[in-house]
Amino acid sequence: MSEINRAVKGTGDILPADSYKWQFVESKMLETARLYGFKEIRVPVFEHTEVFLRSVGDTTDVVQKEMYTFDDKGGRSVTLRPEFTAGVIRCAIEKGLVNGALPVKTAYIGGCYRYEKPQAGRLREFHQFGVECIGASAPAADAEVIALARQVLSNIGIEKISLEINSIGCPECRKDYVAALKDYFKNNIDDLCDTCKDRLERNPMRILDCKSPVCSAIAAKAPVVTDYLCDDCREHFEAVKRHLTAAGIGFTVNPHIVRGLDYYTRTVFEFVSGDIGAQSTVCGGGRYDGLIFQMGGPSVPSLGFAMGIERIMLLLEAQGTVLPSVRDCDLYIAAMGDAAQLKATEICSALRTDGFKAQTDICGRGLKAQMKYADKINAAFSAVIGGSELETGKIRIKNMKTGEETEAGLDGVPDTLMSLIRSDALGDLEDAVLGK
RNA sequence: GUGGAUGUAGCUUAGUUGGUUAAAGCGCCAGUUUGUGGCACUGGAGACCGUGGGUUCGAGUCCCAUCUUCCACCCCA
Repeated sequence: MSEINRAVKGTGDILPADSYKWQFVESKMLETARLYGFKEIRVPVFEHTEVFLRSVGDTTDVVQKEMYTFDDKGGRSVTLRPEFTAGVIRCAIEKGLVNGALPVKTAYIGGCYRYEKPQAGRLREFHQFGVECIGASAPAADAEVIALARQVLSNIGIEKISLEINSIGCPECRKDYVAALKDYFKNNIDDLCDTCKDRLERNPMRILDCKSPVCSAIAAKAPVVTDYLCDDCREHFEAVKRHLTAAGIGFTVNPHIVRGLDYYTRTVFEFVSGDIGAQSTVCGGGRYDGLIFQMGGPSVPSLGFAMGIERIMLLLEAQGTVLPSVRDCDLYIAAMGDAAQLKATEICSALRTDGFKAQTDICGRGLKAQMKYADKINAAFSAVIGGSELETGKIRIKNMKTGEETEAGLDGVPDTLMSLIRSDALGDLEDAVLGK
């Protein structure tokens, strides 16, 4: 296969046969978000590179080695978004949302770009759904955002998944904790794996997450974040847990949860599944109280989460979930001869105006081939137009499942089809048809 | 970036110790007395065997390089 006909490494296509799954999942996501008052926001695919440097953090892997950064023709350095939060916050500051009525509740869906080595659940172009809740400091906000994530997952049919939460404190108490952590690991430095030795200075909290048996044994005895929280952070975390319990949401506290982006404070959480390979985090998020100020806006506390849609798809696949399919064709009209073909075009046009899914032959095929095609696309009904139909002005509409035929006048096809669909209760009716 | 596996028609695969025109199933197209789909039968199209080198009289089969895909590390959703 020549390069021109090959998708770029780490990118994928969603084929016509599968797009209904994405449409189902994405509409459930936005629909559920609306139940909590979160409205969709759309921000650019690329931003000034500075936006990500300042928010995600210039020491993170995402910024240091994974961004698609380039100079545009005007000499500006721009970057394809590796995540959404930075762009949404930039927008909220620029458009003055942060100065209006708070909280501002936003939801988003779209592609993100990271130059990584692809593997299961990890692509260079991937899609995220997420929310940002801007201007809410109370523990109830943390619980509400987590509850929203939980409900999104269950509304698309995912129940077998676990929620893990943690608090990494505010910059004040985290300073003490990180110092204690470094001391502890320095005493064990000879036993740590090479990557963890490297992590010790750069990001010591990551060592808690290491999969090497030796490191995780050492990490098991390491100081625990929650023991170092200041009074405010501790009380906040306790209240979040109470609210989650009140909302009926099960969770486990995992003091080893660490988020990789610099802007997180206090509450962090992940929804993880063991069914989709090594990239087991389906949803990750937390609070970022300092971010807006850090990006040049007012001091407004906020929080949010993001879900990887490809990982959700993987999970649905692994669970064997069957998503509701939609009917692609209500009526297929097979035509024989030029005059009949014209009439078929006319009838299809009338049907489509009324909101029916109607198709006819556009390949110049014979009758038998047209019927085969009608079968292939799963048409609910079919009809044949030829010389005799044009003469009598009558046409027979055939139920493709039962083979049963119903006679209709050539001009009354939409009405007859409507009553056939109603009486046969075939389901999958579109709003346009039901509204008629 | 590091490691392991992989690559033959649209898809899933066969291809014997290197030896003629590279097979099959599914799918696609067309037919099986020219006005009806699903089943069956018949026929057809479709592969520069990932790419580029090398060894050889001869390479889908062996060697090297490179790319893709997959899996893990790392990192994250």
